[in-house]
Amino acid sequence: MNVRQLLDDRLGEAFEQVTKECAPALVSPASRPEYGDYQANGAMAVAKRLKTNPRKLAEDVVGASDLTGIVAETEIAGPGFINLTLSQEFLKGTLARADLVTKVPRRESIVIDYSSPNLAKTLHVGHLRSTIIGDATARTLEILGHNVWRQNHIGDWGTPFGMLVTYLDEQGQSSDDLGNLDHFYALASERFEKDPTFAKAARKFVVDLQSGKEGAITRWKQFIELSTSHMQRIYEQLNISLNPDHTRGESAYNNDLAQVVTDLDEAGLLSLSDGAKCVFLKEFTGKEGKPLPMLVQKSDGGYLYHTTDLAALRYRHKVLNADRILYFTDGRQNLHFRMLFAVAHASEFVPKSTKLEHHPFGKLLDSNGRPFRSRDGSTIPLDHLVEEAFERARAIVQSKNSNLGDREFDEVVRAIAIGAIKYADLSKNRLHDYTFDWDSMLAFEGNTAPYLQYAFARIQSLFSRGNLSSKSYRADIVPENENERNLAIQLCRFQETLELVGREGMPHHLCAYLYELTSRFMRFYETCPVLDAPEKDRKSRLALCARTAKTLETGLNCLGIAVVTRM
RNA sequence: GCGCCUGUAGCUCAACGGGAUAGAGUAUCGGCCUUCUAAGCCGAGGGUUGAAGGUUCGAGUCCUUCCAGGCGCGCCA
Repeated sequence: MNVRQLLDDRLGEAFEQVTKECAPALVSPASRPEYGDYQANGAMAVAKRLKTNPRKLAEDVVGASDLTGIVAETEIAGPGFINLTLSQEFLKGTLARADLVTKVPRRESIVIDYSSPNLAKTLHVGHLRSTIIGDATARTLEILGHNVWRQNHIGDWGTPFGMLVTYLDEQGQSSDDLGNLDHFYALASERFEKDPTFAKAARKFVVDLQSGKEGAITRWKQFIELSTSHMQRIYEQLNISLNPDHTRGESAYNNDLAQVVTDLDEAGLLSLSDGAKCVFLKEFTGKEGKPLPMLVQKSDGGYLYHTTDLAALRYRHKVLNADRILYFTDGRQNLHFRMLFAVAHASEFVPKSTKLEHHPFGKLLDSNGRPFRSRDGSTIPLDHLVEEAFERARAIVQSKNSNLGDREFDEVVRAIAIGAIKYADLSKNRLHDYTFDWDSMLAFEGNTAPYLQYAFARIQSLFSRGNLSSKSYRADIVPENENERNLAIQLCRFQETLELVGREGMPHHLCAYLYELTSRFMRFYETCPVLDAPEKDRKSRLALCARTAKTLETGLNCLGIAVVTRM
């Protein structure tokens, strides 16, 4: 249940009744504990507009509101804040619900375009943020009940593939070099440059491919399959929920491109400029105020990524019935997406009611503020990154103790290694550049994935010590002291946090939530005995622990991070 | 030149349609393990939110100018 929304609705009605106009209640979690659990900030804004006393207005709103069974205490503070304290019965009732997450009332069809690597190159750190953040958003929207269409818009078409396939043919189908695609690519380009016969064959292959010659298509497909399996292996290592069903690459739109250009022409948007076909929109200007074109067809007849993106957009609208389409790419593509969305709407390829959202993110930097690369200046392949995380996590888990068996040891290492990489990224506001630092993400202190995983493991340990199961444990939660209550309140805020993440495509809100939840749990756990508590307290506290474990597990699952029962 | 993004504690980061005294972690210093995992908990110090104006009862958040860094601006994606 979304408590924040519930309060906002109830107070919103009262605001409307009192002011006779639509005035938002502006409910948010209280900024300080002494202000209660939630606060409503709407009174000041409306009072200003209506030129009345905000404190008086706040009082009237509280008087007119129906908060029975929800709020135990209201207080008007400062210039007109309404501070709300939830009632014990409401907490108890909310936490007694079996469902942790309620499905949103309006189920939307949501397309999420993320990861989208180019298959001519190996997956590297440049793909990390899009893949991780997009995946967390997809999982979150899905758990909220939306119909999520993951779209992996891979680069699987174009001249590099001519070179690669020709080289693959030459080397034999089973070439293991493809595991390191960049190396393979480098070898292929070298041949391309130095061997005219090879270059000729590669060029001919591209022509054959584009004209749809069967043999060429078959070999191209074989290459794509090899490269895709490599990509898929990395997704599995990283616990990314993308699978081949989600792949719809550039090549999938080849047959639509001519039609896109024709339709743009029919919509009266197409211009010919220096032999290229393009769309000029008056809101976009470039150097010296000259109109900025969006090129959709080159003078040699070839199409561009704008064209493909328009075709994809149309597919997502027409076939997938998208209500929202989200793109997770780095900020440099900002102009491209602004133009793309403007053209899509101007041409009516996509109706204005379909929300088109670019969710950009900053660069990946090293601790010196430079782009994150390996020592020799080359980009870091993701499988190397994962391997290093495993090695580092293995060393740490080994040093920590453990009577873990081999299998459990491996499981813990994996959860920690992958969790560390993902959480470090996900916990930051994606708009900013992000400093990648092994030591801080694997320090396991403070706001890191292992801290959350550790809390989960402690709870599991508690339940196994009591011969109980955290999954099935049921009892009323009746918070008696401050630490119990603080934990209970935080548990009640899970739904509103998920909805916030879904709305904004910003998983760091969920990380902040889970971290706060965990610190509150740790404080509670430090001060309140559970198994040895008197029967009445024991039940309620066990239920608090069980609910915390379930929330942690579900929350981390939304982030694509695993929990472990021991560590 | 035009446009977009970023600037918060030594470091890494929060602050959700403007809200109350700008919060965490880390590092530093000081406490807490015969008792449910110390990968933990408690406490201390640490800030002119890049700068200056403005709007407002109220500005890290909005507006203007400036400074610094990054990125983008026609046939790659």
